[in-house]
Amino acid sequence: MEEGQQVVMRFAPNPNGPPTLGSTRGIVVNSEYVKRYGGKFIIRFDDTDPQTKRPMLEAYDWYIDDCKWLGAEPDEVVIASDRIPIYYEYAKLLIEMGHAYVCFCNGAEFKKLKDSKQACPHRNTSPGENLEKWEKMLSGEYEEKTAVLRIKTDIQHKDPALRDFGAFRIIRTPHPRPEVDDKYCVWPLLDFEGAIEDHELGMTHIIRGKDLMDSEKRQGYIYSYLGWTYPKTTHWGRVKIHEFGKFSTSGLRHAIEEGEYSGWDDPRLPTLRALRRRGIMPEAIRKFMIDMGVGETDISISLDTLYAENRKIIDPKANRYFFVWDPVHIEIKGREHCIATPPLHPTEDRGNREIEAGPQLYICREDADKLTAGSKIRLKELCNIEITSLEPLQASYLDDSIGSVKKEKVKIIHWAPADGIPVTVLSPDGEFRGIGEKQIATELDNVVQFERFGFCRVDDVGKEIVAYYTHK
RNA sequence: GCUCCGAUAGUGUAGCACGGCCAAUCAUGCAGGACUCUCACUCCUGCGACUGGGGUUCGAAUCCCCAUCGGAGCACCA
Repeated sequence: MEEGQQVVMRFAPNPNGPPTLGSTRGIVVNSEYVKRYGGKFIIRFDDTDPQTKRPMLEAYDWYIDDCKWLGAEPDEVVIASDRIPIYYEYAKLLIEMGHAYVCFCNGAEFKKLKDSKQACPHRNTSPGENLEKWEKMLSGEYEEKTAVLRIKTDIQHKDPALRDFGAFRIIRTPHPRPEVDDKYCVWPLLDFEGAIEDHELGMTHIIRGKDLMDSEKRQGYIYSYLGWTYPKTTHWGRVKIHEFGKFSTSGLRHAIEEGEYSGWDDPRLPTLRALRRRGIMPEAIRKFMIDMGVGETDISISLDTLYAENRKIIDPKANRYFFVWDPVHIEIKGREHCIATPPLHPTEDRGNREIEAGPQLYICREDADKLTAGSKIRLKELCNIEITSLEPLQASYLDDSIGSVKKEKVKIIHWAPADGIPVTVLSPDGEFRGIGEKQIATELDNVVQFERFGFCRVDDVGKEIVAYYTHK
């Protein structure tokens, strides 16, 4: 990238669902360049398809919200469906110049001709006549699918993808935005809308997916007809995330409607809202995306890298608590009531928590399963015990000293008091239910670490704790 | 079918536009160890790659060609 030049870049989603990890690359990478070089970051909603990829009203705010959360607050917000008249003007201009024509072929017919490098019968219509037909299109005289405005390129071009492409089509479905609704029945297609907007908004650079490489070549025709210079472009390859595989916004939407997921922030989903709810920090996501670079290679990446990034950020901040999943009751004979005071954090000096402990406790089943009568074990920050019975699980109190434990390398496990608070952890791999220490209730919205379990974000602290699993 | 793009360790990435400083960087992962009243954190050590074949050159990860593999476009989707 050049020195000392101000940059104008954009992120242009169709708000037909919330931002996902896929969209995030566009947000982070583009905004990062603007941060580094100075300039303007624009979010432009390419919401010009009221039908097939129908925008979702709530999603506009979701995008802006998630951009802010990611530290990529846009300097300007543009909504394409507000700017249809601009596109009409340029369409008219191009028709007058003889670079666009109204085509009445049906899709299959046109494709056949195009594939054999044949011009369709409408290609040679005079600008004047095209103008009339264009007006008719706009005034609603034609039915859906009967007419389309095409941009002339080179019908003989060796790359079929670049031969005369569609610029506007007729859609009678009203737009979901109430301010637009049924105002228009002629809608621009991406290559046209994007071409005009990128120029109108003064874009200097565009970084987007490789799938839009041909877009640049198609739009190049419009740019040269209008005497414009195309922004500098860079492309990135296809990204596949191991944990999520292939997904599409419409597919997710369907699954949510079917009740397969609890909503757009279901912890199993690759949406930003879900990751946020799980306690993934925006800085971690930014770093993850930036380290990925902008190579054209198709990549298949694991979330482990994101988790490692996130762990570095949250580990010093997350207070530690005991959460016993799949709990098993254990009785400690000879143990008085007392208050255990484990530190909130092992290395950061942040004080201690208090847990009232009596003879009745819970431990994890997976720990209990490893016990045999006579085994010695240390209850972390509490005391040492010796198992006396497995069914029911009982133990006798030995002592409190930690010294012997270290010397003898006795296994240390965590525990929860009998009167602890119920905890449910929602994770991508399912739910974990158990008992935790009551003080977890003071951590609403915070990411904590359940010792020997993993990091979680405390989502609700009513009668029971609901936490979303972050990662190990 | 036509067209376009890409290919460095398990994964991601640096290096490639201006060939030698690359027996190839960094991160993550994995293995071993230290530390630790967590299976977290931290620290140490180790593992591991230029897709293949030709060519150009004194010299190629870097340039050229072919092959293979991967991806994308050819929508009245974005």
